[in-house]
Amino acid sequence: MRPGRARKTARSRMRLRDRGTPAARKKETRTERRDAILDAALAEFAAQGFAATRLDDIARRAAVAKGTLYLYFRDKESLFKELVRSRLSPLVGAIRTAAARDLSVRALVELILNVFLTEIYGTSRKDIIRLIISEGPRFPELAEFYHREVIARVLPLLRRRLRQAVKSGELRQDALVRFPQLLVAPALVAILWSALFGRFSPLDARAFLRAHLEVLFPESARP
Amino acid sequence: MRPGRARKTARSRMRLRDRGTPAARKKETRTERRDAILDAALAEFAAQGFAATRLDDIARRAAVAKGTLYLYFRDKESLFKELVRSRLSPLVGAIRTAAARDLSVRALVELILNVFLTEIYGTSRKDIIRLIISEGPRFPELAEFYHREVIARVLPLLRRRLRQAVKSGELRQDALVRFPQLLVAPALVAILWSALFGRFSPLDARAFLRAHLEVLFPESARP
Amino acid sequence: MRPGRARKTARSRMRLRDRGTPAARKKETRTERRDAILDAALAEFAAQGFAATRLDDIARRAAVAKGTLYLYFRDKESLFKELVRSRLSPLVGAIRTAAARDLSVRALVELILNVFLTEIYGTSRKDIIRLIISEGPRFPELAEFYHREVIARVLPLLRRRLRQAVKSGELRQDALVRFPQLLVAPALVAILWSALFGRFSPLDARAFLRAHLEVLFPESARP
Amino acid sequence: MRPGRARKTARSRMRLRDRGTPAARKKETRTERRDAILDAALAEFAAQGFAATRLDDIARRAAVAKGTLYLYFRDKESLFKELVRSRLSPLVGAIRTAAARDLSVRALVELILNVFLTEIYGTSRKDIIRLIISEGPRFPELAEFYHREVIARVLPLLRRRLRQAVKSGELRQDALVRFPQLLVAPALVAILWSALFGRFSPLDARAFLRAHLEVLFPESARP
DNA sequence: AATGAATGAGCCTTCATTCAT
DNA sequence: TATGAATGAAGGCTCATTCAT
Repeated sequence: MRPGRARKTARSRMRLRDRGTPAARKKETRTERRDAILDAALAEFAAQGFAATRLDDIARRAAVAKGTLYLYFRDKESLFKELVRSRLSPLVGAIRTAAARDLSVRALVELILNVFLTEIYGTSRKDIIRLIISEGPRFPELAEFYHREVIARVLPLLRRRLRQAVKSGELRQDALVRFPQLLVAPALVAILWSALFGRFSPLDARAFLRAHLEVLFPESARP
Repeated sequence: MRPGRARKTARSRMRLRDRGTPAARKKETRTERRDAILDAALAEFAAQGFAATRLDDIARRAAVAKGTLYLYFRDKESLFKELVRSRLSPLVGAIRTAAARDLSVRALVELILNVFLTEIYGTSRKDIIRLIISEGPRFPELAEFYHREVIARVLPLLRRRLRQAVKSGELRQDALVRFPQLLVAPALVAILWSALFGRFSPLDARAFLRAHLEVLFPESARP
Repeated sequence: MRPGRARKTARSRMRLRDRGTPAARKKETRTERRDAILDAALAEFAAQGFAATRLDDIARRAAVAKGTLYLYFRDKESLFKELVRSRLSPLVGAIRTAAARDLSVRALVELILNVFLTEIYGTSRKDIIRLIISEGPRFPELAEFYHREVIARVLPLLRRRLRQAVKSGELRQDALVRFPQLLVAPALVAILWSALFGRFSPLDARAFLRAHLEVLFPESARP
Repeated sequence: MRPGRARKTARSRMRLRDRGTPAARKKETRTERRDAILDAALAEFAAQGFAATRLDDIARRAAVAKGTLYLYFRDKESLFKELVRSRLSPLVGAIRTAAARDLSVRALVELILNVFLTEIYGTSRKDIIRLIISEGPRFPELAEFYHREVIARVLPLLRRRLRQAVKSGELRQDALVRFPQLLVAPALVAILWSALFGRFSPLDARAFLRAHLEVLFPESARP
């Protein structure tokens, strides 16, 4: 505590007192509010895109004043980037955990696609993915961040497992080893399809990904 | 015959003659200029997105005055939509022509992916695709247009051919019949990958799509 | 009671108290500022007309930023209309009050013309009248508003009183009953004359209206 | 004929020949076209006001190209001023002719009001008057021009005749001598009323001016 | 910390004016 | 003379950011 500031005026003394006691709670509240803002931001950015979203709307949706946003984020761009970062990080964990389990390749891919359905496609996180795709070219750091934090952590893991499977004869070809992206391409397409055409031409994502599995592992189709 | 009129007629004949060539030239120039604007618009929209693109930039890139844009397009939104429309339409033809040929399913898919590589991925049309993905949610008509003009014309064609192949035993499963989107998902991913990560993690799209083919048709891999 | 809530309540009570006075002041300031803008707008619109007035000029004259105008008025047109409306409404009251008094017709007309001189001709309200005349054709609602709020409230009042005067023999003819506009026509002309020719050919409005009275009531001229 | 120019090119030779022969006709045509432009301009200016009128609209209405306007008028402002000037000048003649006749004051005023009804109120010239009223403050030369060419030529004439009438006992008071504007005030009001309220509250201008006459000359009412 | 009124830079759009044909 | 495409300055309006309370 810096005595100079603490003693300066009655107002600041009171401020300090207010803040002093329930430090933990306060901090929690602060985190909660920050989170409310991020949630509101995600909803708005997902609906309007970065440029077309007004901070006014985010503030209104988060039920805070416009100025308050600046107490939590430096500016619009920071808000956007921190939104993507904060919502993306938990993802990797889930997938890596899934991948770490000792399963057949087919079961592993099936598990991953299920995690995708539950944790991404079925939640607002799919909007994060969409935002990265849409705004990535204008926020190269974001694209890099996504690549570093998600892609670069998941693809090698997959690749390693697939290479192993090729060696052991579990897989007959190395196409997937060279391009494990092929495994998740349909997942991305599911997100994009539902955002673009979902209104008038819905896609059953679960069935879509199951069909993808059948193509990947034809011998075991319809067990 | 009154000389006044006679002269008038002569004049207008002359005018017509005079104008004849310039008119053609003018008209050509007009189309050319319109096209130059559309090209400039594509470059800017692709780089900045719809909202962040300034008409000033488009005008400068097209080497016309800002006001000139409004001689060719009603407003920014019209410019954007007409851009997407005009650059998209020729595509369908190419793909449908490819699809009409009498080929094995594998050869057909290979042809389509090659057309994609040459006509989309290798050209600025890939930016159109990206724009539709990015801005589609804010321009539902565009998404619908894309679906109606491209998706709805290509997928059924594929589906029909695939169903036939299933019946004839050429294909063993009907997953692709139910979701022909699986055939093109990697093509989309190639576009997105190169836009997002191309700078620091290039993707060999041709090899990528060849690997996709191998996965789709494992028996005929590496002939 | 949870201290957190207690404090919260204390805080909000404090907030309310804190704000109490400033709120009132703020609100006053808000009205004042709105009025300053309207005053500035009247000056500019009167000098340049609606279309030629720039919001920049109004803002500068009101000593606010351009954007501030939009905190108080939706757009230029709204500003203009609310200006006319707000400055017009108090007028009717004055005239109707005058008209309600129990006076001879001559005294009544004299009173009205005096009210006109003091409350309109001598103030910036004459510019409102001019604006209605100038811009009315392009803002039909304004013309209707003026007719409904002013004309339709004053003329019938006059007409009734005049009809009474005809019946009682106080007036010898019913021309004014049919067209009470004749009573105020010179008042309008005084406004227009001074705006158009005042610089080089001033009109003594008081004497002008006195002369008008003499024409209306010849028998009592020069008592 | 300046040989240098004449011999320069085939085109200019032809141009000269074209122009050469029917000089008179050409000139007439030129005047006609100029007039068509002025008519179109009056219609548009009357409907939209000076600032809100686009030269495009005038050109379209006059069935000429936009650039052509600049062959006849230096710029928008010149066009407007010349419009007012050209359409105003013939007026004075009519009124002065009327005023020159040897009539009783009442008959003279009646004649003038009739001329007004026929030559102004019943024609597009009333729009000229309205334009002067509306735009005069922004075009001081126009106001001056109007004052000099119309007001200053008509009022003194009236004043002289009225003074004479006062002397001869034909008129009992000198109010009108001091303010002959009172004679024409209702005429102005008729124009403004019809422009502002005519749609929903029509004014019978003829009856209105007749009533005005009755007020001015009560003894001779309803002959 | 929180508020929201105020700011002013920035961008879309219009339109008077020019000029090549 | 006549055209109308092209120009670019100007102005209405928005919205990220600031700041007094």
